[in-house]
Amino acid sequence: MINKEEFRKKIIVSAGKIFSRYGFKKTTMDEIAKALKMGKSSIYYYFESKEEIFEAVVLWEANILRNELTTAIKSVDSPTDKMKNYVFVRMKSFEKLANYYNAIFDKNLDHFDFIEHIRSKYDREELAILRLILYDGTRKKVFNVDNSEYTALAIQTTLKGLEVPLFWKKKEVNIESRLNAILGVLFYGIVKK
Amino acid sequence: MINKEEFRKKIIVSAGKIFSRYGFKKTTMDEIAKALKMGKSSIYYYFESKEEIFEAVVLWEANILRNELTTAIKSVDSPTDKMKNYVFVRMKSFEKLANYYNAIFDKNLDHFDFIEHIRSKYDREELAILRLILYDGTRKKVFNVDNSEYTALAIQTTLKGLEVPLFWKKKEVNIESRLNAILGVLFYGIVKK
DNA sequence: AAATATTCGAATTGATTGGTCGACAATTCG
DNA sequence: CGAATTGTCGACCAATCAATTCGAATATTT
Repeated sequence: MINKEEFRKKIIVSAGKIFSRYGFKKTTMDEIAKALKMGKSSIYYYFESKEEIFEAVVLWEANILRNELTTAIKSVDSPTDKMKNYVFVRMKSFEKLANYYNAIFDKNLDHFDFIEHIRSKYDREELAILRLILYDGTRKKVFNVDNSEYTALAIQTTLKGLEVPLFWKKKEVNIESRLNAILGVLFYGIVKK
Repeated sequence: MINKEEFRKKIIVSAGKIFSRYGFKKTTMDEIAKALKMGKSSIYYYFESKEEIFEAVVLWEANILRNELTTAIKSVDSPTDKMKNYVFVRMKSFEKLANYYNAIFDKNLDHFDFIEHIRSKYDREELAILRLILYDGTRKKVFNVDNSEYTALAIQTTLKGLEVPLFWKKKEVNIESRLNAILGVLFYGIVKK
């Protein structure tokens, strides 16, 4: 058989799908168990509570996002491409995540603190990444801006602004077109020539 | 103010959205009421029970589908176009409906009889429509087949076969390409030249 | 102003659900 | 082997939830 940690992962992935579909409150332990074809009590051998599963799921999803972003940056060389890739993958992933978090918070704000914590941690990481790209870009003289924290923050704020329509749930929001627009703005001022 | 029947319709539309998202069981009267910005008890002035709302919603959705199909047929003249339009709109609508019914039946098979009833009624109607198009097509000598009930049934069976992947929930199923394939098969044998 | 239509807070009642417990099966290890 | 450990699960419990009722209050019509 597989070891305990592997099994926890299985539960996280399986439960994650249900949480993302129905939200925290509407997801029952019975459902999670049934999806895994095991007794409800057995789940409690791996996790202390429903909340613990939920938190593990959120951590897990956050990690997936982190990895996607890292590989997106590593896959190209020029600072311009790195920035483009980062913005694109980030927005694509958030589109998925937004749907997920919307379901989670639907009428249930208990986990706000926890999510806020994850989010602010992610924000700090993102700022660091942006600064790295900026540093690289200014050093190679392809960006028109300085590599100050202020610039990085400005970009981050723009990105966050793009998230808002995602949380309206309406699927009619066309991410691609908005993304192209913002990329244009971003690089119009940032990229030399 | 609006009259009682109008308000029932409002409830049907609003509740329909929630039912389609969460399914019958996971949808609460509280939610339905809150979405309508009214007290839960007030809903019971318009409907006897949650089930009655649900059934009204299903009837309502079925009617929308009926209308879409009727206009799709009326919008063109030639039997070939009618057939193409019918198949296309039907599959498009079922894509939406499948998602809806999947949510409804998720772990809840109580309404199976009711839905079966609606469905079999719809099937009979569809058969009649198909026969009409076939009759028109053979009369104008654009179809290669007879206008027997057997032919209509064969087409209907093919259409039903196309529904199956819709009920797998997986969004990866590419309806368009499958649709084109089936249309080709359908018309290869049916349409003259 | 009486009758009627509509709304809703509060109560009820049965079902659901997160979590526990102890029994038991499987596996590991000495 | 046999005993400790690991893992599974059915049955149960207390708390909460959720559908429905009721009666009183407010609006509207007659």
